[in-house]
Amino acid sequence: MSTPTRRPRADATRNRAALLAAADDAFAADGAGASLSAVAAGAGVAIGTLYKHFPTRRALVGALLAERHDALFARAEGVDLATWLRWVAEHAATYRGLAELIASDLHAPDEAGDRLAADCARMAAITERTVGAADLRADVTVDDVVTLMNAAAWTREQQGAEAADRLIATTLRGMSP
Amino acid sequence: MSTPTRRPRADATRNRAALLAAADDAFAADGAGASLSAVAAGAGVAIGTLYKHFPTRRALVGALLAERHDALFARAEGVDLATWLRWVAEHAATYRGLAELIASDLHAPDEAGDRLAADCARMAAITERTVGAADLRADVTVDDVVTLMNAAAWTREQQGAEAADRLIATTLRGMSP
DNA sequence: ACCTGAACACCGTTCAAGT
DNA sequence: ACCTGAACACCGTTCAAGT
Repeated sequence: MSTPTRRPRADATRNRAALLAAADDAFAADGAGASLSAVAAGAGVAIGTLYKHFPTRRALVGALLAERHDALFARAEGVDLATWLRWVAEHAATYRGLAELIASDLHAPDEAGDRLAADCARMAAITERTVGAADLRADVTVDDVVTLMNAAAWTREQQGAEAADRLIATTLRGMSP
Repeated sequence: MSTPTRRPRADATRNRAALLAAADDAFAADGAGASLSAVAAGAGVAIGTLYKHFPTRRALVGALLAERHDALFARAEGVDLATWLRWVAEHAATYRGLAELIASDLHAPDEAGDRLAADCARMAAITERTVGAADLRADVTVDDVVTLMNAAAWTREQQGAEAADRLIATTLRGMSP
């Protein structure tokens, strides 16, 4: 029943790579809401080609974050909660608007089953595991920690790393027994 | 040297009121980034009239919030820090995107000297006064509390009142001596 | 199998012309 | 003194036509 995976045409491979590179530049400069026309132009490709490769902005962002997420999750093994929260906040600063995107997916997981949704599910699982290994007050829920993680990521975006780190440290103190 | 204030023409007064009403509807429904064309249409007025009355989106938002801010600041007298933070978070939920607007102004005050900037300055002053009256650890700064206030406002927008209230309560516990 | 770019529907902002 | 709406420059998204 499954369609055999065929080798993509050489120009398709090249265009996809050029689109990702141009999108990374544009998102880094203007945030995750940057102009897609500009991305296509930057990649030297027609706008229709961008939509062929990435039907939605979300798909493009998800593809760009895939490697970063793999790297982030790979080094999360055995790390303590404070460090994990700082890393996620730092990660969310990759593109302006990313904190909101991740927060909304963590809060209401996307049913579409795309790459970004899968990554957010992995992020939620790691957070839950890390919370389990931490020593916290009995009335603190995993949701409370996810809320702090999202808030710290947004604070990192708006006000920088120091403000985010201080929020994490102070709130975790309030969560300790 | 000062220009005498003249009575505005009757149609101007009416149009201004219609624009504010239409903008409140649009911003409540679609957030503070809602279409200004739609606002003008909703007010039964040409787009140029909107720009005449409110040269920037910020001016329109500032005019809409003026009354709300007056009410909020009026009842802030003598209130404790936890309550003040909950009120600001609740207020920021008026329009989607408002938390970010206020946070950026508190962090980097607008020099333009418009109504919104003045209101944010008042908000900062009340926060400082309320922090002064609270019993907090010596290493907690006013900036830390402003960070929490902004984060709670954004959390209120994204995840609702319960998540925001729990973040405030937990973080304040971490700030207490 | 993939790419192009015109087409459509929108939006923000300005400004000459009206009354 | 104020209002109108055309004009301009942009953007997202689709889809027929090409190779």
